[in-house]
Amino acid sequence: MTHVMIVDALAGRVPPGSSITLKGWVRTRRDSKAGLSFIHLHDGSCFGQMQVVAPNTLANYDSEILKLTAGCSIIVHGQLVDSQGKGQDVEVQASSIQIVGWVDDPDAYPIAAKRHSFEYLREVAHLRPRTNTFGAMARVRHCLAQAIHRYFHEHGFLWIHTPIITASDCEGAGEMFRVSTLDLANLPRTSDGEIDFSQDFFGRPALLTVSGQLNVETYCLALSKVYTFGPTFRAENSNTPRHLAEFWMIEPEIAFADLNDNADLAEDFLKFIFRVLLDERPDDLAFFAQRIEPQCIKRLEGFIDSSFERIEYAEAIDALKRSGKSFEFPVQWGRDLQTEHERYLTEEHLKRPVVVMNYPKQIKPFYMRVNDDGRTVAAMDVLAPGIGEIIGGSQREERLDVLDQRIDEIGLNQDDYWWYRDLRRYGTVPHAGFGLGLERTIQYATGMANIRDVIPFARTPKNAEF
RNA sequence: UCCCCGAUAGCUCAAUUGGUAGAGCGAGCGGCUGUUAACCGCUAGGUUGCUGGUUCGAGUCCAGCUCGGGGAGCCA
Repeated sequence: MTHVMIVDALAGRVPPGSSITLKGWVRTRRDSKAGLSFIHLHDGSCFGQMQVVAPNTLANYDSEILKLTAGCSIIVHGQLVDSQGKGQDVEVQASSIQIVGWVDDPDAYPIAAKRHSFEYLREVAHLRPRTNTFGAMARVRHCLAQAIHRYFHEHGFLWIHTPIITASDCEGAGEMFRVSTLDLANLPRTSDGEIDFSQDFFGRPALLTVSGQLNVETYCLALSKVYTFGPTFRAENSNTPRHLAEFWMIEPEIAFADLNDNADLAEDFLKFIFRVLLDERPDDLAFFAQRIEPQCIKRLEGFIDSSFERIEYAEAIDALKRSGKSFEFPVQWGRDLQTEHERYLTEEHLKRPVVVMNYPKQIKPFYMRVNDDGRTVAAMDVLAPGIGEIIGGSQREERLDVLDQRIDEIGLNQDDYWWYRDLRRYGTVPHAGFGLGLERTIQYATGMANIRDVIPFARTPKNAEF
């Protein structure tokens, strides 16, 4: 008897009549007076479950089988047969069932065989992977992560492992977490009363990265096509369904490329990973369509079949002004788009993902390339219905004199960016890249409303229990 | 961080104008059934988030706190 995963048994990759071993966790048990019990078994290999038929002739039927409850772990030996009942094609006629782990106090088992609210499940994050939703989420997340690596690998990109810890506190993407080994209760001080970071582990202030972009640009300007994919940290006190303090970000960077090349890449890339998801996880997507967001599969198919809507920032402003809508925040060239504006553009005006390009330079970071008009920079945001900003990117400023001017304008110190500036001194080339939030991508694909439910262990303000 | 809303049984919720708490699901026991969110009956299970206040009396009213949700800002 060989151990098979339920996915293989259900998919017909195991010949009917085979003697097999299954290992997994009980979801439900139903007893029949015909002298048998039905056990639905999950092992995480797919959305589906295997029905195990346990006859009362099993030695431990009365003593153990009848006491199985949701969550118990068991090993089943038996024969894979065509099901006599409705609801499944095959089932396993058990010849023996070994209980590996009981559930203490079934009355208080946190994952009962019933619906639970997501709010509640966040409080039992160590057990929620046993639910349909979080099993599906984990498989979708894995599938997308694999598809991302596959896309880049197949297109000649190198995965660059940019650092988690950075000494640069000027990455310009929000508040950062400090990394230190100093004794908080007894901080060393310099003569003028400041904290003496020369005594800290790195001999200088260190922080968790908010973006690998500046680092990955160095490899882009040597290896042409690169990307990062790793954890990213923001210490913002953000309490929303689309922000995490720790999230995973994908940041490709391409050399000899402009903003249009960048948008082309974003579009091709997203279509690829969603195609893979539709191909490889139809079971889980069907669940999300049935129980979470009815439109999610159609939305992905539509995404793949249609081209991105690309509009200029100035066009977006015009469209908002002509919308006739009364917005809480004013619509005016030179001001950033508010959430209500983005929602109108992507959910009402165009009703699909939209790329907004070429923003006023005063609302964007120093590293974005100044356009010929002198007023805008080559920035782009990809907005998705229901999620908002899913991608933020730009063509980078490759001209040292312009870059320096921007650093000065914004009030930053050129010396702090000495190695970044060096890239513009030695063989500079036009280049561009973007950042994609993995969790927001999963939200878009599944319809999951809260970002805390598309990552195994959410890190948010006042929450790091697990 | 700001603005709203919420916290009652293991879970999801109910409880009139303040009068000492109920249901469904889950769990246990029994019945029935190749069952499948099974069904029927019985049983157990609660210092109503915490602290204080008003009152003869607080789940209910008031204040503070903690936690959670939605919206906003920051962004991916």
